Amino acid sequence: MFRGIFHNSIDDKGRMSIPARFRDQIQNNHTTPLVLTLGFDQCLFLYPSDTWQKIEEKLSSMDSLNSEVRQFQRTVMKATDEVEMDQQGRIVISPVLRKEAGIAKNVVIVGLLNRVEIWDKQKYESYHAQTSQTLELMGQKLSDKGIQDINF
Amino acid sequence: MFRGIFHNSIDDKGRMSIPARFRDQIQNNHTTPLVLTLGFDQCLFLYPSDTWQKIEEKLSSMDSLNSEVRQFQRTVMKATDEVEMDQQGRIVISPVLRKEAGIAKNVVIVGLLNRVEIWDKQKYESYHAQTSQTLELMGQKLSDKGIQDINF
DNA sequence: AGGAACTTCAGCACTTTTCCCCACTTTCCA
DNA sequence: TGGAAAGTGGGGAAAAGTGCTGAAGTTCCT
Repeated sequence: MFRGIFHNSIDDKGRMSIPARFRDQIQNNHTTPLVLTLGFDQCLFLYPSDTWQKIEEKLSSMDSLNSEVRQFQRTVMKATDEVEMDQQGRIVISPVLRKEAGIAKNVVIVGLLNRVEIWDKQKYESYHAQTSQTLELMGQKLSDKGIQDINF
Repeated sequence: MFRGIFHNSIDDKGRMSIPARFRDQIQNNHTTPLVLTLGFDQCLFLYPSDTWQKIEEKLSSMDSLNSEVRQFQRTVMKATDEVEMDQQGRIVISPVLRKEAGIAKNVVIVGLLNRVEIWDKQKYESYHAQTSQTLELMGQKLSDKGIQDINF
């Protein structure tokens, strides 16, 4: 599982350093190449390829006679890219993905369970500003909806 | 289980000594690295990674197509960090976490069952000042609400 | 078709931050 | 009261991150 938050930047050539901790983790516990895809809420999801493969399998198993499923599949795969780390541990983020995610120069990189999320710094801040509720309150809402609670 | 209360301080580099008793306990009964996260009531929760892993598994199993679930996951992981003890038994608390928990220099470290809590000294004192009821009264309240009692 | 210029990519090197080790002070216990 | 262990502070080395330079491939123009 990926944990922690990092503030990095993207150079003129669209390259971004993967935080060293994630780098090691990927090399020790996962397979390369990495898969970069446009995720929810206008940020990028970065997966090791073995993790991504499971998601693709699920995508494949969805009912493709359903037009909403087809649309979902196409929209996901449209914005999915394979990336390799260079010797300095950097990846290139394509102009398309950068644009889709509104990424300028400064990014926030967050370890989020089985994936790494890459956010434009400003977008990240406004996301969390909008959703600034206490953890207690969020937990309560989920609990009210019948979503299983978590005991800390 | 962690027990006891300690008063330590944080140096200019954001380092804090783990009380020796907890240190030994972690090394004997648990796995490193440690996981530090913003908990309830503005204090930090410190878990051995094996304990934390169970929480992460629950988080992972939630439905990530639901935007409120994503928000909850992100809010938890946003303020979650992996930390290693140095040879002196200290951990580094990141500026982000220090800010979120309002930690200045003096901290109170409390063993709380399966976790260790780290409080800013002032916050700790005002928390207990506000909630200064007798134990008998608290127990009565819980009992009245139908929350299972504890037999001492 | 050859050459030049531009674009693209990768490696190198510098700077900043982080980590690690050593030494000092304080507290606790015998 | 002395010794040991715990906690604190600072300095140096290593690594992480980022900008820069150089090489290679491609395209366009003559």
